[in-house]
Amino acid sequence: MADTPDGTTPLHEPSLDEQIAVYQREFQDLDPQVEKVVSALSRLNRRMNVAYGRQTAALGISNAEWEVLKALVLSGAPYRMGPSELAKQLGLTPAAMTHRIDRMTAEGLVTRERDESNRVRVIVELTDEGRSKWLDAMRAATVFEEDLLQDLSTAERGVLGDMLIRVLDRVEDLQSRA
Amino acid sequence: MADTPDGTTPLHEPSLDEQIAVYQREFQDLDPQVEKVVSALSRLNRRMNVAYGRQTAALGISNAEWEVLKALVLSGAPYRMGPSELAKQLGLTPAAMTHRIDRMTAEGLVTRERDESNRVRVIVELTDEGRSKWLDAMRAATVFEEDLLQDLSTAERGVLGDMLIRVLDRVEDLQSRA
DNA sequence: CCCGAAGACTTCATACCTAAAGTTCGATGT
DNA sequence: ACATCGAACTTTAGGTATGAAGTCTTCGGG
Repeated sequence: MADTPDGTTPLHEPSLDEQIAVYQREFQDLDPQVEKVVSALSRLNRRMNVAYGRQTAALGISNAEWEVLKALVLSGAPYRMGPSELAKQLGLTPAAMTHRIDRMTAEGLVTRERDESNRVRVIVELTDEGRSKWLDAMRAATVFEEDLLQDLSTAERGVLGDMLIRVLDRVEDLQSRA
Repeated sequence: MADTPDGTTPLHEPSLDEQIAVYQREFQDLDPQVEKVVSALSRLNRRMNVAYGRQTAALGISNAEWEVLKALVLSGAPYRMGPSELAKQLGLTPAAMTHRIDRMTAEGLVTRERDESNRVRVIVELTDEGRSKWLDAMRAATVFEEDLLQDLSTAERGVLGDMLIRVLDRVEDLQSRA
């Protein structure tokens, strides 16, 4: 039998407040307010990935493949990119991209061909079926995402988005220095 | 040579606003406000994982091992748990836990022994070295986390934390129904 | 008392990723 | 022209995850 990561089992964790209380006991210099934000972010992301995983699985693709479809659509028509650029955007090695493209080509989601004007380059292009899968996934995702934020007012959603972007800018800044 | 995921390469992505503009063009029914929140969350988490990965690598452990250390510390003294419970908290299969514990035992971070009062059970216990690694990782993490939120005032941090917890509660609720 | 079922882990086969070495094509300098 | 360097991808080796089957222990009903 399958065990946990099919998303069936409820991910039993201590409550967030409880977790922070224990950390404070075990580690003196802890700002509980910071920890609350960071832990909530981390848990939230895990839950969201589980949710997306269920949705993409229902469409017969994996989250990994969905990431590729998203990147290709984001590049705009005619939905073509090189493996290296895809790898860079997804944070993978080129080797991993090679294998992912193998699989997605076999499934008919993308095509791979050599660039005739520069035969070192390879061009990955979204197929109609790939684009259609992207649309299906997008429809499911937006329904879930709207549901996710249901308890926040429009004003609150705006505030949340703005704060998250400030934090995101901060971490991008930190990492470009390093 | 190593390529991307050592965290060296800058993860070239389109700007968030640009990304949302393209999605709106390609997919009519998109609430840009919701998408902004969700996309920021997703990017933020990837960046944070890269940052944690660098810190744990500098300590000679992996993020995966750090997760185990955290769960054990959270269980409180004497820092013992069974493999299944660890697997449930971390969202892994028991099979994966078995192998992780193998490695961590070999590295001296935990010990594994059979429970003598119920010989089906196994007890994983944090070693002094494991606890010390946890402390080191915690010190590095809190510095980074404080830095991450530096552009937010104390009041803003509180608001952000509260909103994230409301969203987290929502997604936990959604998943417990499913 | 013993048998069968359930529970807790482990083992096995397979999938996908990273790191590093290999291949092929294009650009550069003389 | 030609050799060399560098870029873009692929291949190979090895690690860690999943899913399913296997092992060992405990528990409850004939």
